[in-house]
Amino acid sequence: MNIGQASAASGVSTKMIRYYERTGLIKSADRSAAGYRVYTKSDVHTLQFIRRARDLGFSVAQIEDLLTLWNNRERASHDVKVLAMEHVEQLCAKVAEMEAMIATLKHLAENCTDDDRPDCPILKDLAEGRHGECASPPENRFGVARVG
Amino acid sequence: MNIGQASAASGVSTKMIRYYERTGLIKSADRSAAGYRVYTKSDVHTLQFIRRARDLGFSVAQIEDLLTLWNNRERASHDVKVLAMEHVEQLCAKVAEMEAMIATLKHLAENCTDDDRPDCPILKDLAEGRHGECASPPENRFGVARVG
DNA sequence: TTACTCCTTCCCACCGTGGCAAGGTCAAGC
DNA sequence: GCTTGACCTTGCCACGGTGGGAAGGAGTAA
Repeated sequence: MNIGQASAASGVSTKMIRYYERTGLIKSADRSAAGYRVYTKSDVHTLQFIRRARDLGFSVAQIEDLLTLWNNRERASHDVKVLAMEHVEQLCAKVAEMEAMIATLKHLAENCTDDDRPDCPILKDLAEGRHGECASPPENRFGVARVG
Repeated sequence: MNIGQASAASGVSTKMIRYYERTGLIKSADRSAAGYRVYTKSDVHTLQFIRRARDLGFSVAQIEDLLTLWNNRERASHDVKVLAMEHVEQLCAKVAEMEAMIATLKHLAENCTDDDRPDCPILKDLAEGRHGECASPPENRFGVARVG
């Protein structure tokens, strides 16, 4: 199987397959006489694994660890879980950050007259830096995500 | 005021000040006889504006628009609000994506025996791609963010 | 003068992805 | 055989935003 077919079968672009090879995430593919990369079903399986892990937001570095565990029959499921939960923590931290931004912005926007006058609490906040005082109280924070 | 002082006063690193100048986000600073960049209080104010906008997650491109509106006395507060709410939409979309990832991962992790045995639903999912079937039902989705 | 801090420009790195260009290969059709 | 078109190869450039560091000039204080 050539790279194009492996790409179509795995959902990983040819660019990224070459990139993963170059950076050592996957082993170098065998080559045909003409120098074309040749892939097996097993290689495609690995690529699909990578693709799904990317879809779940794992970084390439984390995927390296996941692949190692995947290929290790002696692995402990505990180790996988730790890795996954660390990733969940990172995601949660980012979500919390973004929710704080959303809350602040929505609060500012609510106080905006939203018309053709120039006065605007959003710009005022950016210019004067009051948003420590202005941010929504914590009990409103989790209402925000429902909107997006 | 030299770049170091402007940086300290605004919270924007000297690296980034030069970068913003180079890319045209801020106007080129005047120079001293020796070629040092010279900043006024007004410049620092602009840098603070940029800094706060970055803290709220606006991209540099969006900040360009915000600065234009800020400098335009004819602006309509409506236009600012539109910009801000577009940004909120983007943030919400990303939050939703990440929450979906979190929900899937937590669901998989819950079913993990979390011990020294190799069998692991997380790796199994990545290898076999069941997570369409496995993801938490939507009504559980928003429980996730509370944990992080 | 020396020593130290600050400034200048320039290049490199990250991460993951895409685009483009120049050239080789392969299979199908004429 | 030859042409065409799809596919492959490598290599370079770009994005966004940030930091690191080198090499050299400028300012300041002892």
